[in-house]
Amino acid sequence: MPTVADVARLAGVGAITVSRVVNNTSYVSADKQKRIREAIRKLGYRPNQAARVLKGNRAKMIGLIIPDLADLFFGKCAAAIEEYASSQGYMTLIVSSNRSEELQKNEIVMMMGQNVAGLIVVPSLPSESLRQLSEMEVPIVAFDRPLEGAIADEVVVENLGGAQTAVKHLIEHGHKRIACVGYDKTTYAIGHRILGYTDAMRASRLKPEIYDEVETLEDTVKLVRRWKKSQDRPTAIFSLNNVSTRHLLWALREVDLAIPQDVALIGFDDLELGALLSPPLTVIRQPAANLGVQASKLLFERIAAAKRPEGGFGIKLVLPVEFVIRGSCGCHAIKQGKS
Amino acid sequence: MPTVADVARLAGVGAITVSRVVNNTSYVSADKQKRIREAIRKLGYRPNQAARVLKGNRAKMIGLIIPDLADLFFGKCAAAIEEYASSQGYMTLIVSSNRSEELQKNEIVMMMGQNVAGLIVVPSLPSESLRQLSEMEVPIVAFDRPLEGAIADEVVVENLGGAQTAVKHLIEHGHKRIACVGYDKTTYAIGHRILGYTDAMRASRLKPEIYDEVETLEDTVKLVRRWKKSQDRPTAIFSLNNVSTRHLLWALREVDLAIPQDVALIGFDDLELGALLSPPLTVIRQPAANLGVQASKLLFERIAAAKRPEGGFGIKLVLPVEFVIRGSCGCHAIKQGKS
DNA sequence: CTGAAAGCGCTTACAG
DNA sequence: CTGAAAGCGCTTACAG
Repeated sequence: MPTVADVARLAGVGAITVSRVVNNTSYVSADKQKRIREAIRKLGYRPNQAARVLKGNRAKMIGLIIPDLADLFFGKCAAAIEEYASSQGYMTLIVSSNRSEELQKNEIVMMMGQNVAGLIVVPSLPSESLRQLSEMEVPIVAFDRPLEGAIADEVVVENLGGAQTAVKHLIEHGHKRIACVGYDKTTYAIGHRILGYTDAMRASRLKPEIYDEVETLEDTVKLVRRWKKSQDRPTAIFSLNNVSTRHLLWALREVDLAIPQDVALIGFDDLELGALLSPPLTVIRQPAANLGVQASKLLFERIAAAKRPEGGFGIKLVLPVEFVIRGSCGCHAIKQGKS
Repeated sequence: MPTVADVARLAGVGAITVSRVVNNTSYVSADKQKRIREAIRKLGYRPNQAARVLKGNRAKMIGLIIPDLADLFFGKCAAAIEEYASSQGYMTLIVSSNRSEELQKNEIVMMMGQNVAGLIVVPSLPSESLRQLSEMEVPIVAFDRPLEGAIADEVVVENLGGAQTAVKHLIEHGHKRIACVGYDKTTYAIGHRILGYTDAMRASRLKPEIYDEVETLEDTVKLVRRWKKSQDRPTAIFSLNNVSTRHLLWALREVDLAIPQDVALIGFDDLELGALLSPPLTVIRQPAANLGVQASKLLFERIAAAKRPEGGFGIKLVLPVEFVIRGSCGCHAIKQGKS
């Protein structure tokens, strides 16, 4: 592999001048510039990244700390982020955060050791690990959830408003008893969805019925079975996320409760085949790819500006969700468009 | 950040001895070892990765070149790979390969520039770019498809046998006219699935009907509509992948052909909600996570051995697929298990 | 079993 | 506008 010295020799200049041309750090006479570029091309010179980083520069990499790539929502986000980073000449270093706190801390340290230029993170970490992040001197963008205790930009989704919209829609269908089902209530997103639900119910003077610790399929079946046996049960469900929605679909079929005749259903977050179910699923859709793009944009603006948010505060971006009415809410799916 | 020199000073030894303890390169007396470890702990010393790489060592990173993280199949593979790498103390550098050839070449060069310790790649690249990969002196594992022209280990799925199983099953249901629908026939996996289909048809003296350029939803609707109008049409479909299956489900509903009464359907690769459709979808399921695990294992064995496959050949691993019989093939779904 | 010194390839004050 | 020299933090023959 050729080095700056090789290029300098061939071009008949000093190594420093080569560095200046490569990094565009200061003016170099047109003549030398041309000779250097030619030498670079001829030799196939590529700057050694390790050497640059050793000198204190940041690597041309961003770090992405995300719960689970096998979750389609996060997969879409990650794909968008990777693509954006790539367009800026950066690679993406990925770390899953769905592991033990001990492992997570270790991995964050490793990432710091790679001298990434910036970090996009879905904060699912306990506060201890977070502190480490805030100590890094690189820009951080939190996404899907805010990163408490750190100076970071943030892009989230309209969780509260989305939930309100869904629940109001069920109320307009005439439902009085609407259950809210899910888990992970301490999570920012879920917390806000519950808030939206509660708010919409209260506004119509209906009593909230929250089941916020229904995590496994078994839990879900148990809950639904209890409903089936009793005459006195909710006639509609607002599901707090993807996984809960899937479990509910299973459970409702298992105990033979028809959607939307016996119970109407609206889920937060779309499912891949949601439109092909019978009835097709009504959902609040999150703009996964756009979430990734916006987070990337914020991050690269900070990287370009080479500084943390001013005044100690970051930008907060709240992206709108989309209400996709199909059949499971009780509306007749007159014509099914492409999902 | 403390350096080896700091640790050496505190422990009262030479820097080289610190290095030996950190990297476990050769024996160090128990006494010094203890003092060094203590100093490391006290100082919170972390080896500077950039410096190690600059000295010619490989980074504690593997590269993953994969078509699309937003595709659930690849997302699951990536998640498994990232987890395995992490368990070995390695981070994962991800590059999407669903871009122009020019960009891809650029990204491969960048990855090489990071001195990754190994590479897991889904070869969707034109041969030109492949050559670059084979020139790298790190172990490579090709997955999902072989990497022609490079010395690499390889883990793929039983495409041919899986397709045969599916098609034979349709034949046992009494179907004489079974269409094979999809696109990307030049791809290894799809090519082999078509081979399996053709083989099974021939073995039963049935005439293959292959539609291997049906890529978009529009194409699919057009094809299915033609069938609907004609009396003379296939009574069963073998779908070559995920996307085609989704398009077929849409199209069949659109033109009002009932599954499995009008046409039976079996798809290669499962869909997330496949079991919840009406009728539930019969599929050949690929072991996505295991594919990732096996590929990782092979890679880390090579990394540990620090050499390319011997004799110029790599290991080839063919993983079995699973035939998941649900309803769309025409079988009665007596009891639906958890998908 | 242990250590001093050189060097990986780059960038950066400093001097001209 | 340009360059020589030092140094980032590590590892590695080499010598003892």
